[in-house]
Amino acid sequence: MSPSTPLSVQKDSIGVLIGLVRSELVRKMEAELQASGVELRFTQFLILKRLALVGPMSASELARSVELDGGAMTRQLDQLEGKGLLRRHPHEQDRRALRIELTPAGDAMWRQMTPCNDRVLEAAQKALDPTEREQLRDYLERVLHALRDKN
Amino acid sequence: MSPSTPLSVQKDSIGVLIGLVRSELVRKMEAELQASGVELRFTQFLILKRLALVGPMSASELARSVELDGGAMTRQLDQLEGKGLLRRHPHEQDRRALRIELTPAGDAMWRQMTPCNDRVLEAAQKALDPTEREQLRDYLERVLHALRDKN
DNA sequence: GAAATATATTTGTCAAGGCAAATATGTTCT
DNA sequence: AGAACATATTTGCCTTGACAAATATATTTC
Repeated sequence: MSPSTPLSVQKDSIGVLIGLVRSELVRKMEAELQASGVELRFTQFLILKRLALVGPMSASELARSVELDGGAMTRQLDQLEGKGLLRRHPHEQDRRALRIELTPAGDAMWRQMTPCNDRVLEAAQKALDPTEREQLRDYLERVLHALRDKN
Repeated sequence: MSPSTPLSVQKDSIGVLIGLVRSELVRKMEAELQASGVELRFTQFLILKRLALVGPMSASELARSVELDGGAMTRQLDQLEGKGLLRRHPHEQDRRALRIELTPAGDAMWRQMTPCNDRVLEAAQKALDPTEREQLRDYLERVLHALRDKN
């Protein structure tokens, strides 16, 4: 009965597309982590990754760098500290702040996770050649800057 | 003391980049909606958009098309039906299912929102020329397919 | 230097979404 | 047809994250 030309042929906007890509990335990353025996959610993975790559920083710097609310960060830190993956030290210059630091166990965990991360990123980009990967990154950066430019 | 070449010069992975772009898009879209006097969250906007563009469909089709859990969809439909923007009709062929349909008010709401949507997408892409926009979409679609391809 | 203001962390509260169980129908297999 | 299985919707439960208030400390202003 229905004609073979549904209205739904209309393409997704890049807004929708980006949402879909992101949720697939998160899903795949969490699956990889679980398959590697790592009991971490995506957000926790991001936090450890940040600490591993950038080094110790305060909780609010960390929160900003992974776009997480400060309150939510406190609770994530509770969990990760509970697992022994990081520690809260007093900040040297600022007595309000903390210095969040990976423990050796946290560092080991990061080394265990990094292949997962690489596999997912590689899988995502497997249909793109190096030039195209470069361009995709460039376009995304330009979109991000355009969105952050007020007005 | 610290050298002016911090480790953090390292670029974000495209994974991180996509997450950032998405959250900016959502933020901006919700701001636009609110500025236009539309009391809807991003998810609700997506649901109405889908119904407006594709036409009536069952709750589970709708859930799949916006990547939302079935249970969450039920509750969103409760809210949107409560606001008079859509209605649940019995499905013609399948007595388990519903046929979700925009009301005239829902359709009017969509027409009120569509300029917001256009403004945000335009703002996001304002630094890209038409060819680049085309390419960005193409790359994202290829990434999405690559991620969905099992293995 | 005291007051006003800004920032860091924590905690409470709430809304949203994922998952699992319950129920009602469909579909497939034999 | 009957059994086994798959799908649609709803509901309960739990986790996560946003927002706001509270507290402590820094920074700026006068």
